[in-house]
Amino acid sequence: MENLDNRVRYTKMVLQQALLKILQSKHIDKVTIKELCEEAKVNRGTFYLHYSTPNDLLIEIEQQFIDENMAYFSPYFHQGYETSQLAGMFTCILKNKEICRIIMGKNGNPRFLQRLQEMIRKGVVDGWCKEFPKYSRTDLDYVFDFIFAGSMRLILNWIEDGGSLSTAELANRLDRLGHYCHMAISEFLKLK
Amino acid sequence: MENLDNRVRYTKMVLQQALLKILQSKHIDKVTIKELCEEAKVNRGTFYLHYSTPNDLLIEIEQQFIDENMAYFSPYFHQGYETSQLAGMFTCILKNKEICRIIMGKNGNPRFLQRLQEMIRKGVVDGWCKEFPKYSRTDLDYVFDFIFAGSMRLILNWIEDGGSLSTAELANRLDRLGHYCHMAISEFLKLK
DNA sequence: AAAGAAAATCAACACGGTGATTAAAAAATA
DNA sequence: TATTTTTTAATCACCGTGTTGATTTTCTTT
Repeated sequence: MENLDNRVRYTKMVLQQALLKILQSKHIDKVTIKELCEEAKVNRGTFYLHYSTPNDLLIEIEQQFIDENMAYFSPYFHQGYETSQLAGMFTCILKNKEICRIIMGKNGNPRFLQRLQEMIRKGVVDGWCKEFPKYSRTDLDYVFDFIFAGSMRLILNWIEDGGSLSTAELANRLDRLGHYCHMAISEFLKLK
Repeated sequence: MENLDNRVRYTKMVLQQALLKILQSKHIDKVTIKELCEEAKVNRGTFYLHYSTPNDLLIEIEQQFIDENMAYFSPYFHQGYETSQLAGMFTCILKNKEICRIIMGKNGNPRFLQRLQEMIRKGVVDGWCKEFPKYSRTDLDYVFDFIFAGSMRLILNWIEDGGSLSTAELANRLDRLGHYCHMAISEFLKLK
């Protein structure tokens, strides 16, 4: 993106902005190339020079979001309780609330959340493996899926609410839920 | 549906079957009316006599599923621990694995899961309200969202896996997860 | 069984988004 | 300034859409 012609950089920029604007009110699968180019004031032929579908453009936006926030997803970003990568991701989402509402919300593509989940999974489950050496990775993956889905649901509720709860209070709730779920999961695993 | 002309009943039936077949390999938003009618061997004009989009047809399928399984979602279907409606829904999904894979899975419309969630919520949260009278319904709704999303994630993983885990084992895990989450939630709420 | 009503079929139509192809204009680069 | 790259504007055939009116098939009523 850096070493591109200014014209190309401009085209990609306005197309990205146009898509984000349209996605505020319409699902990605309903966006036409025509309306996208009209919104961006770019010739329709130009779109095809860089992408083939609106989804391609969305994937580029998602990738840039990951690149720009990679630090939050790295295993040792934040020293906290066992799910520190989860905490890092939460922080990142809270700091990028607007764009996250669009690319993670109901008008975005679930592919992005799945990708985030897999990025976070490894570090978290590695930690649990050491903590609960008696249990298989498969079992711990189940637990991770459960906590990740539950947490993301709360975050998305909050994001789509418009954020009536304060950021601090949401973070606090997630932290406590994660902590107590971890306790519960310990019990869950002991039973086996 | 019962008191309809045989011709209408037949048309709706083959269209439903055709859609379910197509949804095994394609997202609902990508299904065209043309291919749907070709699959069902029904004239395209006939489709418009009953529906206006493939989504309308899917909504009808979802509604019939709800109607046929209403018993599982009623508050006192099954006497178990506090989340008996959740258990009822799990049972229902396990018994209708194939159609659930389609209408709840990645090719279906999330609207259906949201609807199920709201059907289940009231009974469950009512119970919790009695058990934890100190806490607001808003707080308990948060907890419900968390557990529902986590549980559904596990169920859908299992459904889309093809079911490597046995039904009994999945039910057992969900039951234990629900039980221990409930314990954890008690702790979570005490903290406040 | 006959008549009337309702439903499905069929062909035809205009419309709009798609994806690709041109040649000309505009902008970046050497 | 000359050359290369990108964008534009205009055009094309293609396909799914949604609707229409005439016709045939099926169901219901008498």
